[in-house]
Amino acid sequence: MMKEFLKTKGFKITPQRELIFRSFFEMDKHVSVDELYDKVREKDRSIGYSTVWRNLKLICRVGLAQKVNMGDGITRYDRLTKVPHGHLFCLNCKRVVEFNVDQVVGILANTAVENKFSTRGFKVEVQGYCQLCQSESEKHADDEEIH
Amino acid sequence: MMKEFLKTKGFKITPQRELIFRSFFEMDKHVSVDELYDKVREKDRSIGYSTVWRNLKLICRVGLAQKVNMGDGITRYDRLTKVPHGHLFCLNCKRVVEFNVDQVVGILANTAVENKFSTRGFKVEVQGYCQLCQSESEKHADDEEIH
DNA sequence: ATTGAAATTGATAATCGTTTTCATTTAGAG
DNA sequence: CTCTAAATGAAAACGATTATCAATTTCAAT
Ligand SMILES: [Mn+2]
Ligand SMILES: [Mn+2]
Ligand SMILES: [Zn+2]
Ligand SMILES: [Zn+2]
Repeated sequence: MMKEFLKTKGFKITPQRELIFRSFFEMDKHVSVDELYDKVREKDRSIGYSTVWRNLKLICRVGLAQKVNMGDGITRYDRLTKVPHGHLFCLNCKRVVEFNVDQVVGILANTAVENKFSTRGFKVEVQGYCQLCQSESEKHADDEEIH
Repeated sequence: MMKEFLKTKGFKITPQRELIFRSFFEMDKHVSVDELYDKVREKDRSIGYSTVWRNLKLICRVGLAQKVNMGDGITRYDRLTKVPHGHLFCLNCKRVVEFNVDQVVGILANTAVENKFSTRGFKVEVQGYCQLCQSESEKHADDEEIH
């Protein structure tokens, strides 16, 4: 499991690291450093922010998660899923719904090949307002990252 | 043209504003504040950074451009195109190739409807390495925002 | 043309998320 | 147990973005 996996990769096991890893995988997807930090601190008030940050980076480095950036200034970390997926991102409440992108990725892969691009990943996002936030949609006519 | 357009929207015309707007539309797509600032300063060394930044925001507010965020920490501004487009983003040289996303957007629009989402925009990106940078692709196995 | 309110500017400072630094502690191989 | 490299935590540095504010400028109304 986790410990062995890290050891084989040459990383040491520390109580902090264990707690951070465990907490990350217990949480919802799309976790920010701050969110994880808060969660971790519920269990151990002595863990530093840098340690959380560094271990989140490590989780990415060993291929268990990926950064995602929805366009609000906050970097979130998404557990790696076997099949790629897209995000419906609510511009108001920031909630995220994931959806299957098999068909879309097929098209994109072709496009990449046509452009002699060596593909490393896809980002497929729909930005808008979830059902609950629909009424608020007039605000923010501008400024959002819609593309 | 530009002046009339801004006036009807209730904004004032200033020499700085004119220069900034003009420069933006003369430049390549996907311009950062800094890049635009440099360009503007070639013509007028007295214009402040804040003015460039605010006017770039204004360009977005009046619907002539949109923020884009490729995953390196820099916000860029993309001229609004009549038809939406996707981006092939080279993780090495940061170059961007645009491509048509009609088909993809069709699919995504359906997905959004199925999820009762009120759509405001799409983001379709393929990250990888352009033909020129293909050899360097081993570096950066982690850390990038691939999703 | 003059006036005056409101918008704009430019310098600067504040903010915010991220990343680095560094002295100290700890893990784990030998 | 010992030693070295890795990891930690506090703090500072960093870089991009955004806010503040006094001075200037635009432009609609006289
Ligand atoms: Mn996700
Ligand atoms: Mn573009
Ligand atoms: Zn919502
Ligand atoms: Zn390239």
